Formats: sequence, structure tokens, C-alpha cells
Amino acid sequence: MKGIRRLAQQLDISIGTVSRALNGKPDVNEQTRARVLEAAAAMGYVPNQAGRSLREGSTKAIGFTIESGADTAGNGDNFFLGVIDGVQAAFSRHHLDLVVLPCSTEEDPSQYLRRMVARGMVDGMIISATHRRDARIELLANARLPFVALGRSGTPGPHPWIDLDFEGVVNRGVDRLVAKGHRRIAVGLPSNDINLGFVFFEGYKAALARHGIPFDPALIIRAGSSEQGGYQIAHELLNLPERPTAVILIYEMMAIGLYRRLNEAGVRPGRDIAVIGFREGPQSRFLSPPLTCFRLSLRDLGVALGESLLASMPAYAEIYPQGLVRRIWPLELVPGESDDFIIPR
Amino acid sequence: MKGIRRLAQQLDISIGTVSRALNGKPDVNEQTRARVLEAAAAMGYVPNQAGRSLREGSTKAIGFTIESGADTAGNGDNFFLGVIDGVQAAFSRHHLDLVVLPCSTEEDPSQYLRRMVARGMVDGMIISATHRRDARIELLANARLPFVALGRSGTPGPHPWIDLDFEGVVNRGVDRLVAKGHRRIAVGLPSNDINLGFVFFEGYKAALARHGIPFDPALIIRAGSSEQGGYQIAHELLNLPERPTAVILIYEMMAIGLYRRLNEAGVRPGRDIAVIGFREGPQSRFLSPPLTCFRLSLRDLGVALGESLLASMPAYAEIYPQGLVRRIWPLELVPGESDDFIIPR
DNA sequence: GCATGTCCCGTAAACGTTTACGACGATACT
DNA sequence: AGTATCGTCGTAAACGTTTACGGGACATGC
Repeated sequence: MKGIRRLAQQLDISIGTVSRALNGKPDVNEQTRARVLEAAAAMGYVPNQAGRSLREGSTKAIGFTIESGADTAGNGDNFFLGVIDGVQAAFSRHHLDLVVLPCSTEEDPSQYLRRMVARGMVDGMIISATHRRDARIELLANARLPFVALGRSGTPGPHPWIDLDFEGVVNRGVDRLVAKGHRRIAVGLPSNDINLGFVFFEGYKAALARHGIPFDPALIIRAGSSEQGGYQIAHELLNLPERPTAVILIYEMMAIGLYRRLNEAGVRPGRDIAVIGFREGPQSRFLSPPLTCFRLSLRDLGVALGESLLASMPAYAEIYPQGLVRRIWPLELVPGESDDFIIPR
Repeated sequence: MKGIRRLAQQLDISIGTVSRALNGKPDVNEQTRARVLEAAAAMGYVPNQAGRSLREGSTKAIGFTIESGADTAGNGDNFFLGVIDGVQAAFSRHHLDLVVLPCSTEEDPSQYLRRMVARGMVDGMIISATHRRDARIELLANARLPFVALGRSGTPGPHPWIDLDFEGVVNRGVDRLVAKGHRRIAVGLPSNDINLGFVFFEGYKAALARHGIPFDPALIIRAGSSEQGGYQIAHELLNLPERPTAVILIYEMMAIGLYRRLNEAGVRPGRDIAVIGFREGPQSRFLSPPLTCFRLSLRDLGVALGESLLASMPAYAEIYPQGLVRRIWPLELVPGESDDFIIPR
């Protein structure tokens, strides 16, 4: 005899009453409820989730899919740990647990997500690293599983998302560089079709146009999102026939590899070339010279993500009346010295 | 009508036969099995995990608990991303899925683990960041849930673990420094009672004794595991009345903050003080001067962790006849220039 | 012809919950 | 007194799956 039955037997009450007592239902004597709660605590009873979710159709857990594999992590250090902490903060008050579902580098993200949805383990899903056309979004919509995406997508059909303000980053970056006389501004983009690459690219072209600078495809350098990617960007950039005087990066880790390659070539950021990095990290302050980059609160972003998901879950919609969330998350410029390089007129 | 019932109805077979066909049981006609499999694929049937695990008592998923919170992460999140990738590689061939369970900074890890175990969501557990006396180990043992710990523990009772070779790290570090004439060697340790701090500490004292160097408690500097911790270590180290000539760190991220503080003080690693860091990361090669540190394959470590857990799960024990795994994971020295500082005799 | 065995399949119970429904006694109201 | 209301509780069905059990059809051996 296990679970709620044992509890009921020990208290000599019916299992229905025990269940109602534990779940705070009204039609139970407060005195017996106290007895039940006390006994439950005493014998360390915890409801079996399988039984509960079989009956309920809900699991009180939500999933957060990320991509595993250290070498593919473009937003290094602790981007996800920070965001996750915020998501948990948003969910904890509703007694929802967060499970992180890492998609192996060897598996297709859509296939993986399909499996995880089918598991019926979660009541909602947060997906990250959205692509230009992302099959996962249609998949989640078809499964009618509430979800929110960390990152926009070109996939048709409305869906909630929160995305970083890449336009703002590239706009302020270009403005800042143009003000210092730069006109040949390179940009390091991801090599795959992740959506932020498109957003960044479009923002870049628009910013150039705003300043009347012609667009040169040679200045678009695509590489992996990691430190190696940054190294490769610097490498290609140095080999360009007409070397750019500035570069804007789209991933946090790129700056490290870029600095390394520039260093090897004797090209010093801030003196011989202007560099604007992406997200501030523990190392950006230490890079020499300090990197001009952008700051955001990972925890706040996580909280916003969590609340957006809650808003799209029927059971919590009235508590979070935000409707369908589509939100651009701002980043704050952190001036360093890596873009001190000024072009004399 | 949903699930296996719908499938059975559509095929006009009983649900028992459908289940047997899907699960590869022998007593089913191969022709009908083919029909069932085809129909299942056609209508995208996937078994409901709640129903299955309620009946089976198993979920085909294993958990990996980590601590969330960006500021508490001494080994950035690519540490876990790398390990996770290896764990998944070990599990994928058995169709076991990995779910990462991040314990919020605001919750007690034991309480959290208790909740997660009670969820009945996983068939096994990998725990990390083991403490000197870790209540989670007794908890898992009592729950009879197979588990393996990433990190040793002083908790009584045998349990499987894999841990990094902290003794080897501190031994080789001290040897290397002593060979260069150092005798006042500081060490940066974690401020909490995480077990690796004890192991490192004991190894440090043993290494000193081996070289006949008296132990000076003032050279033990405890700080957080993050970049800020490294900054604080450098700060305290610089203020010591008799300044050490060398320092060994225990966390990857500490090196960055330590360099920063040393830089502020005009003390250059490799010239004015010898520094040996812990794990090699994207930034360690770039730090100026390059950091002497240690390398390990995160993926291989993850594979070993996964296989150790499989070995302790009854259902897989005969495939992985390793018994109770207790394993010290080696690290490879990566010489840099940060410990080039030689003490003249 | 009968016992035995084999192959395939249907039936029903069980896993641990939650909840709709009804029952019971006590109280209040007409 | 009869009836309606209320508070409290027990009963049983349902969620979707797996599997022990048994039965029917057919073949084989005596």
C-alpha cells in the first residue's frame, strides 16, 4: 500500500477526503484537514506525479530547451544559468518547476522537441535560439502547448516571443562608429540561419542607409558563434583587400577570439581598429583594452520570459493579463576603449 | 478517444495487441505488428508518458541537478553544457532522455532534490557540486533512486562518484612552483563547504609537507567561485603583510577577476607573481600573459558520468558491469606564461 | 479421436491521483 | 413536523498504459 492510500488507511479516512484535504478543497473539516496535513508531513508523503498528471493532464512543470555542447555556446559563460534563475523566480510562486531540456548537438532540434512534447512532461515550453523558419513553432502550435520563444522568427502565425534588441545594438554601434569617422564597418554574423542573424543584418543595412553609407557585402563575415568564430572573423577581416576600420560582433564569445587573432597580427583594438562586442561578460571588462559592449539583466529577462509563458497558459492568463507577448528587450551600452579608434578626416 | 485506444479502434484490434506490437513483445503476428507500426507512425502516435510511468514505475529519463544563478557559477555554463553533451551521448543509445534540474539560488538543494525525486519524473539522478556532508546523498539512497555524484563527499555509506583530480592539480601546481623557487604559495578556495574545497586543501597541505614547506593558514584565501571571487582573492593577497609569490586557483572564473585586480595594482602575473589557474577556458589562452592551467574533456567526463549511472541502474547493470564507480578524472597541464616568475635563490 | 502444443489475440486488472455524485446527519426554516 | 440547506465525507469512475491470464484456432503426435 503506497501513496495516498496508505495515508488514508493510517488516518482511517477515505482517500477522497485525504486528497481534498491536501489540495485545499473547501468541503473538508478544518480539523481533519489539519490531521491529514500533519500526517502527510510526518510520513513524508508527496503526491505521485505520474498519477496526478494522468488524471489532471497537467504536470506543474515547464520546459526550457537549449542546445548542449560547449563548443557551440556563443553566449558563453552563464547566459543560460542567469536566464534560468529568472524564469524560476517567475514560476516559483505558482509552484511550477522548471526542467531544462538540452538538445544534443547530434539531434535535430525539431525531432528532439517533438519527443519532449510527446513525453507529456511539461505544461509549457520555452524555446531558445529560434531560426528564421523554425519548425518547432508550428510543432508547438499544433500540439497546443503554451510556449514562448526567446528570439523572434519568420515563421508565420502569431506566437509570443521576447527577443534582444539587436536593432538597437547595431544602430547604436553604427552611430557611435560613424560619429568617429568610420565608414567601412564590418559585422560578424552567425553562419547558420538563426533568426538573430537576419535581424542584425537588416538592422545593419538600415543603419548604413541612414548614414548614406553604401552597403558592401564583403564586410559581412559569417562564422561560428564561439571564440573560434571570432578568431576566424578577425582572420578574414585582416585578409580583406580593403580592410575595414571597425567591426561589430553579434556574440559575446566572438570578442575573445577576435582579440586573439588581432593580437597575433599586431593590430590593437581601439588604436588600429574599432571593436564593438555584444554582451558584457566577466571577461569583457578585462580584455585589453576593455571592450565596448552591451549589458542586460539576465535574471530580469528570465522573469519576463516566465511571465510571458504564464500569460499564454489558460490557467494563469487572468493573473498575467498581458495577452500575446512580443517584446524587444533593451540592452545598455557599456563604453570601453576598444572603439576609441578615430578616423581622421 | 485518444492514445492507444484510438489506434486500436482504427485498426480494429484490441488495445493489448497494439501495446504488445509497439513494445516488441514476441507474441504478436509480424504482419499485424507491421500494420500497427505503420498506423502509429501515420497518425503520429506517441505513448503518454504519465500513463506509462504510472504503470511501469519508470520514466526513461534521468535528471541532472545543477545550481542556477549566473553569479554563483564558478565554472561558466559551458562547463555544464559540455558535460551534458557527453551524458546525452551515453544515454542516447538506450533511449534515455536527460533533463536538467536547476536548483534556484533561493532554495535549499536538499529540499529541491526531494521535490524532484518525489515528482517521479526520472529513473536516476546525477548530482553536482557535492558538499562535505551532503544530505542529498542520504536522500537518494533512502529513496533507492540510482544516482552518481559529480564530486566526492564525506557522507558515510558507499555511493558512486566521479570527481576531478584536485590532488593531481594541486600537486603538480605546487611541484611546478617549488621547482621555480617558490615557498610562499597561496591558494584560492571556495568559501562554502563544497567538498572540492576540502580535497584541494588536503592536497595542498600534503604537497607542502612533501617539500618540507611549513603550512601558513594566512595563505588560504576563501572567496566565491566567480570572477568576483578571484578579484577578492587578489585583493586580500595583495594586502597580506608578507605577500605570497605564487597562487593556485580552484575555479576557472577566478583567474579573470584575479588578473583584473592584479592589473589594477600593477602586479603582472608571470613577472611579479606566479599564477596557476584551474580549468582551461576560452579566455585562458587569451589572458595576458596566457594562463597556466589544466585541461579536461568535458564530453568524455559526461560520457563517464552517464555510464556510471547506467552501471548502478539494475536494468542496465549487466551491460555496464563496472559495479560501484569511484573515479578520479585526470586533468592535463597546459603550460602558459602566468607562472614564469622565478624566485632567485 | 483425443491429448498436447503453438501461435495469436482479447479481457481485465493495476499503477496513484482527482473529482463528480450521492449519502448522511445536523441545523434552519416554514 | 416536514422540508430545505449545509457541512462533511465515502464511493467509484476516469486518465493511458502494460501485462498476466485465459481462450480460440490450428497443427502435431499418439
